[in-house]
Amino acid sequence: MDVAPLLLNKVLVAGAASGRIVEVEAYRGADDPASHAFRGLTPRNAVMFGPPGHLYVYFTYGMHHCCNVVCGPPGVASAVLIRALAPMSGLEVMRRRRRRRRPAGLRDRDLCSGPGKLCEALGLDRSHDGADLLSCSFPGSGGVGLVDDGAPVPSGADLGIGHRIGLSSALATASEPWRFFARGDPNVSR
DNA sequence: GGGGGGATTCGG
DNA sequence: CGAATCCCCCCG
Repeated sequence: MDVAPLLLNKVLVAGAASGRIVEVEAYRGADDPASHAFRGLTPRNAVMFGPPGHLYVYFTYGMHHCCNVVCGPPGVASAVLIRALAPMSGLEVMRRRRRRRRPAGLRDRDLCSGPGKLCEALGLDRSHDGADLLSCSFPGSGGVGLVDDGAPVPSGADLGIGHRIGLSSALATASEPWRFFARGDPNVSR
């Protein structure tokens, strides 16, 4: 989707931890069979149908959380999955959280280089589903927010574009070029 | 009420 | 490459 790459280089903040967004994927609604919203509104995906600028967090594989930024107007499901961050602050708390599941050999690039990893590093779970990312009460007490610190959106050779990861290839939209990343950043997944 | 599958991760 | 591990949702 058009706004998805605009999230690149914005800063996602959760309490003392923050990171620069270096990889995203766009998901749509009724026209995207890979989207959780494809079959309409359910209790789980309700936030996707709400106003933009809110966080949609889901639980998957019995153990991982993934987070999205809702990007469509109310009533139109649209979300951008945050797939990777370049850690900026709170590295110690990130390491502490990530070591619970990955006790040994944890490098900085292992903290936030995947959608499940970054939620674990930031401490995000279903309790953050629906959080308003743009309410300017700047996080100091466990709040979550999205910040534009002026870093330019990657363009030209710095903007990577590809198909979305982890989808069944049978899905009609699986090969759409809806994954965007900061080319060359070591935190980009896979 | 049952069952299949999942926007993942890690270790072997 | 397979297990872990549980929630969600469609279908009967």
